[in-house]
Amino acid sequence: MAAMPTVTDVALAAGVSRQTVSNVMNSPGIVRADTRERVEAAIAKLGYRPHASARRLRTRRSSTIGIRLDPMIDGISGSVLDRFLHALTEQADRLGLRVLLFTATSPEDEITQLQRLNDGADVDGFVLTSTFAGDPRTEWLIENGISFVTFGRPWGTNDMNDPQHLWVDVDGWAGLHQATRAAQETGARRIGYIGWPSPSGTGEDRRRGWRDAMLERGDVTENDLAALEVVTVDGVAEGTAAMQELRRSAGVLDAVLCASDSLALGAMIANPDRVPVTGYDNTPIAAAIGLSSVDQSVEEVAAGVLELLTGEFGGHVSGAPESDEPRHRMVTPRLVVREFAAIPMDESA
Amino acid sequence: MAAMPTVTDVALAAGVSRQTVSNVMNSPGIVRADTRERVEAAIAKLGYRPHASARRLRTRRSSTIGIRLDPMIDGISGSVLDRFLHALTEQADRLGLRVLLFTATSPEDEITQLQRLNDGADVDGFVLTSTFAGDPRTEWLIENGISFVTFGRPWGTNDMNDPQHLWVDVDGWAGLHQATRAAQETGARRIGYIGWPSPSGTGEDRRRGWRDAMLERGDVTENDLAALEVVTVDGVAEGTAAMQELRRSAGVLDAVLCASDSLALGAMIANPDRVPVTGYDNTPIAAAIGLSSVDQSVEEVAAGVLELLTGEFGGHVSGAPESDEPRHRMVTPRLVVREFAAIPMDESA
DNA sequence: AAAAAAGATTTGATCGATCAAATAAATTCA
DNA sequence: TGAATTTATTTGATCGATCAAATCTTTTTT
Repeated sequence: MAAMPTVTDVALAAGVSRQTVSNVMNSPGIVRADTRERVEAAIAKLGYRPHASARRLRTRRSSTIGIRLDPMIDGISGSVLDRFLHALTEQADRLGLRVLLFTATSPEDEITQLQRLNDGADVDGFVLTSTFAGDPRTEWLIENGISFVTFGRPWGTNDMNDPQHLWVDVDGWAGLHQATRAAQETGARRIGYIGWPSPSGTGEDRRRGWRDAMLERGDVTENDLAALEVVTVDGVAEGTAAMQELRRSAGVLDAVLCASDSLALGAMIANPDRVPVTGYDNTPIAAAIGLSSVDQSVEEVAAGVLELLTGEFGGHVSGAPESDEPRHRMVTPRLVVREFAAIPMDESA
Repeated sequence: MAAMPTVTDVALAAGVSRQTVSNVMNSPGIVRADTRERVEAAIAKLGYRPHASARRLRTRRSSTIGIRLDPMIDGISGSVLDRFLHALTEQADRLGLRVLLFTATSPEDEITQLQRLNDGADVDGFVLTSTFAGDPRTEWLIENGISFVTFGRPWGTNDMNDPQHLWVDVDGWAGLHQATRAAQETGARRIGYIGWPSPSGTGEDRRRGWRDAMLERGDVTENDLAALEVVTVDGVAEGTAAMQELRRSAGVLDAVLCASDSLALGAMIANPDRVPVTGYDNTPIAAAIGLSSVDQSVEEVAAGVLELLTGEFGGHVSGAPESDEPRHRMVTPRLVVREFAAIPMDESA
């Protein structure tokens, strides 16, 4: 409550000028050692903290990144974004960055919010989640020259290497490839897959991981694969229905892989033969139910996002864009294998 | 990208002074109508947005509230806090407030963060979640005269009415009382309860809701109640174990109420007789599984929190604390009844 | 040892907005 | 109508920090 001391107070106490105090905080290297110590002592004694807004006004940098808090459709898979948000906040903090939230009701509304935060100099850049093909947000941000990184690769017409679009993503192909391999190693041959309908880039990516691993091993033909696959939108009830359909179409099943934990949980419900089910996202539900699942390392994703983002606005704005360093990061997920199902369920439907 | 216009630019364009532009934005009432329109036109034409940091520096107000992002222990019940965070961000936005996140590893660490954000004038106040008895954070905040509101009542020695501690909470007693009543109305008489161990204020509150409703109706005696109750820490596996114990100790059961959806999910797993189970928090899991659950209206909580918080720092700081208006809000939860269990499970353990 | 170069510190201006007090304009009153 | 009010608008100072350039020190070079 006592009025916070300012640089001037510190300067007075240390017998130096304002600027020297500022230098001690921002470029300690150029201050002589003994002077620096004296200033640091004064800072500690007075309990000085730089006034964030004053600094931002002068430096024209907010040291804040904006991120939209998604409405959390599902609540199961949604938890990945929560974990990501947590990891991001934590790591941003270590870099002296703050995380500012906002919400929006539609992509158009979101653009309005992006503009508001950017124009008000509230943020230096944005982190976008849940990207989709033809995403108007990224387009707008690029047009306006605003820094951003997406969690999720650009799914449009091969703009994966657009140098203006920085992104971090998890290699869903590798995740399902690995999960399929792991199942094969336990002796499974007929491995089913419950995935998402085609327009979803993420879904297609995961699906190919399964397909490729299946074909590589050569136990099944292209034709067999069709019967081993069911496509449905995400959800627990949908997973149950898909599992029932899969059991009809596939006959014998040695294992089932799902594009999400929601689907996997649903599949478990219609699983009287106790076929091993593997989910995706390693949500708390998977842990609680004892489901194997593919874990997206949100920490790695967060680290990548921050690296790219700070490189963008922290880096020297002018000059060559150091074109040799990669403009994206692909994180390899990790299969978490769990003892199968402490939860036998049998079905009536 | 083009340099943002400032008040001066707008003033020039509208043929007025800086201050008039400022007045149009902050106290439009004192500006003559025709002048105001002229200024507004200029603002629109230039696309002017006030520079947030400059304003904050001058007004000594950040219009930002800080909230700690919890590590999400469980992921199931954790989603309540996520929903709350979402509601808070959305409603704060409407009031022109921003939500800034931070993380902390312990209450002590959290105090450090609180201080950092407060001293740097990053925030005007805080929202605390997950309060507990003897919480050092609230104590520290009060000592330092920093505005805050907690989601969760103070659980310590009856400081519920401490005028310095503003809080909003959900009436767990009412929630379980209502859930018990609802079960009784379907004809259930022997209604079990799986709750949390005693030091938890929240747990005790919910438990009493069940007990009181049971005793009020008079179907059971105090003694019967002991056999109808199991206490355990939160978790899915714990819920399963508790349900097994409950079935042993209680014999016939007409319904089971749980202190959380995690416990309820666990209980469902050891529920061959398909006894109706009711959870608490109305998480997506409850919806997915078809579990009745007590819903904490996070929107109402968020509204209450913001009302109290803005009343605190938006209100005229000096003067009498308008002692007649209540310093807290108690939100009544709502029972969401679901068709019981599309999910029959049987158990082997 | 004097001149040149490098290093450390200080001074004045500035970022963009609002506050407080001063001035100008419109209104009311005698 | 002219003075007294009330209402609108403007001017100068300020919030707390950093930038850019100027001054003062120290070190290096010849």
